[in-house]
Amino acid sequence: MIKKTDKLYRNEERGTAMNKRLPKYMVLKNELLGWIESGRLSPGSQVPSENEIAERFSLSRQTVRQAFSELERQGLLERVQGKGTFVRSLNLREETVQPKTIGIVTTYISDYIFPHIVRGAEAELRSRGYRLLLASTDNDKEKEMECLRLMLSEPLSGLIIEPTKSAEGNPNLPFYLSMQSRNLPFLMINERYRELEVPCLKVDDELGGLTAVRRLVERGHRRIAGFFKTDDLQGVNRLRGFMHAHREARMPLAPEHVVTYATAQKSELPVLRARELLASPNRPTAFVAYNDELAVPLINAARELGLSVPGDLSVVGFDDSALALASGVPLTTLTHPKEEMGREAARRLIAMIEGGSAGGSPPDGDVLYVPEWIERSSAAAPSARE
Amino acid sequence: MIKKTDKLYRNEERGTAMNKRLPKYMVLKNELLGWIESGRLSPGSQVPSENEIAERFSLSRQTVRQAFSELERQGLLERVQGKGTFVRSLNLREETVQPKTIGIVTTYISDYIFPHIVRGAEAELRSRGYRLLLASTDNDKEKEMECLRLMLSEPLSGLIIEPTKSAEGNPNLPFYLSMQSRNLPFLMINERYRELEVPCLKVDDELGGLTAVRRLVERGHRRIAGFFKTDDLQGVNRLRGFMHAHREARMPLAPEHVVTYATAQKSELPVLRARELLASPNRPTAFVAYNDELAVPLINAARELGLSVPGDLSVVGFDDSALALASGVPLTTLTHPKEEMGREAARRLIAMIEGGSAGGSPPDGDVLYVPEWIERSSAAAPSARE
DNA sequence: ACATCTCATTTGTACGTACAAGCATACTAA
DNA sequence: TTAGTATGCTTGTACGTACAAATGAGATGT
Repeated sequence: MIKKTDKLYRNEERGTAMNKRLPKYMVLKNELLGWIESGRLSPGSQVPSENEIAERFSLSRQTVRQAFSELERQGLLERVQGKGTFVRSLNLREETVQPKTIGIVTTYISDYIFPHIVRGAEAELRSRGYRLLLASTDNDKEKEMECLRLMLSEPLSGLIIEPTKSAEGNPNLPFYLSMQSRNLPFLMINERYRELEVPCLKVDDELGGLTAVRRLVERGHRRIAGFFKTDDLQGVNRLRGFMHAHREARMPLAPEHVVTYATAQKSELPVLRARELLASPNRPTAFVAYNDELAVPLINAARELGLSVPGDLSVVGFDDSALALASGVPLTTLTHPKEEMGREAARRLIAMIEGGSAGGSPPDGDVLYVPEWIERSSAAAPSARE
Repeated sequence: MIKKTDKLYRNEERGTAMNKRLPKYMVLKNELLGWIESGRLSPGSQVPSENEIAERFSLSRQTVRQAFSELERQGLLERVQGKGTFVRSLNLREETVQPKTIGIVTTYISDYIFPHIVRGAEAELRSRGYRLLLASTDNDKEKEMECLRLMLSEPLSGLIIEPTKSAEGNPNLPFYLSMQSRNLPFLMINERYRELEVPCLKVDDELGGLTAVRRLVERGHRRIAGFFKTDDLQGVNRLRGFMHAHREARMPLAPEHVVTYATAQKSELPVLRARELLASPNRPTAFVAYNDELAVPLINAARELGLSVPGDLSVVGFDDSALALASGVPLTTLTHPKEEMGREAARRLIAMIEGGSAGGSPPDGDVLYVPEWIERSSAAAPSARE
């Protein structure tokens, strides 16, 4: 495709005297510029390697490097170690700087599984040369708005968002719509606002609730109580699976065996209800807890009442968190991908950013993780006397 | 005027192996940046010639040229053939906007107490209108450099840093020095690199070690074993307090009762040693653990050997983490301010930024938190038969 | 089938040499 | 005196070598 004889030489022959004799690297620069402008090298395509150019033009590699690096500085080329040199696409050339910063908004930074999600995303982003902006909403929709406003106050490449109280409405919809119309890529983790069509990475919570009950039923449990937080969709879905499994097993489900609560009540109400249930004549033989964070106090409550876990009561948690192993009774629980989810969210967001298709080229780009049962010591068959 | 011995050299001598990550021309760039921003090279003045720099730093002229040309590209230098290289005047490179973004670099994002520190800082920063950039080093000095480089790739108002393996050397010193000379405010939390004079917020770890032993002695313990991580200064200081308390109480300290380990060994070695100690004829009646994270497996190890906690063995942790309550035996431990430390770090950094006195107007701006004893259930008097 | 390893290719770093070209100063010759 | 020259500095251009580090593809082992 590319001719062997080149203008480079004609130039030298011709202009020696009058033309001040352009330096070779300058001549090469002009030559390459011509290639790009003429379309001989299209945007995004790979430029012949330094060695190849050097040989073809009978230059040393250092001279070629000088030409390349000036073109890189001007934003026309992009060099990647180990891969090669590429013509930067036109639209990228117009922006002076690419922000290379992405934001994550989660409900809680410090607690439970969220640090692990952030960690996974951070590692992936750092390795790809992106910086991570972090903000937390404390599960408060007003703060969510604050966070979004602050994040968007400076240029940003993309956003990863964990919705706040996803089961309720979404007062910050205008923000998200404006992001969509601005072609700012973003995606959601754990859950999505129903009003928005954006890619989402989540655990199949309904399947999780289903699995928890199925496994307990297999072990012989017939009276199972469930404790679910219902102001986010994760809890709602786990509860849905919990009930589904009861229907499936044709087991009656007493209304008092379903305990729902809101985030604000999480430290009091479920434990209170648990005590009542455990003191009742026909007490449940197993608890399904919304997550490990709740499973631990439920276990402690049971033990305070003189019941042994799992001897007298089986308890199943969710999320396979650090608490599962730290707890007195190692928790039987269902997995949450945590770090992997963070990593994958980062990967997909970067693909959206760099692929240019901000809207979401994968139309159904959701990822649904299957929660896996982790057998530890907090669940067993109900004791004989039950 | 300019000294013959140079930081560049000190650095090379010290960190030959680990410092190889930072290319020489980058080191030189940072060095020159320092010269310029510190006023050692005033605007308009002539920079030593390429050959002179090359000789002084024992570099080849080509390498010096690489550094110079990058600085020229950034608009800091101006080169004139035949005359020399000059520092461009300040007004040509004034900063346009105040970034209002600060960075935090910690060892681990996801584990243990670090999320709480980040959380505290995030809350404070958000309320003051700052954005938070987060990066983690995984306790790896090379990643620390990566993080710093990435963070500094765009304008930043300030940095909060938790040192990586603070007990060992600091190969990234050039970065920190260049930050200081560029008047970029930063401070350290938990520990400080000995080589740097920067404000630092930390817990009085020595006092913590001292207190732990004192309280155990008050309860009648005479044989106390301590487990400390010694690749960061926190562990070293806690150990120091541990030994100090023994001297103070005129209690002999058997060498095998001091177990030290590195981060890489944390999941195996201490528990192994604990089992040995507990199986020995004259076993200790109390353990002081480097932190709660270690206290939990120590307790579990004891219980696996049929010992009750605190009946047969008292265990004291550090940091009052979430694990302290989740554990089977609620941990007696010493506090770590966590969120408060994060908040205060953010407050002080903002004061440094907005007060303009980047160097640190509070000459001795350190904050030393006193760890407080939290009485729970893992420590008691030794049993009578001991 | 899947992870792991090896290997060739690419750019990055670092050193070396040599000479050209621009600039300032000192010196020389008309 | 004055113009021109010589000299010695500077940066610029150009070539060369060598090895390091990242990447991706093909081979290999389990």
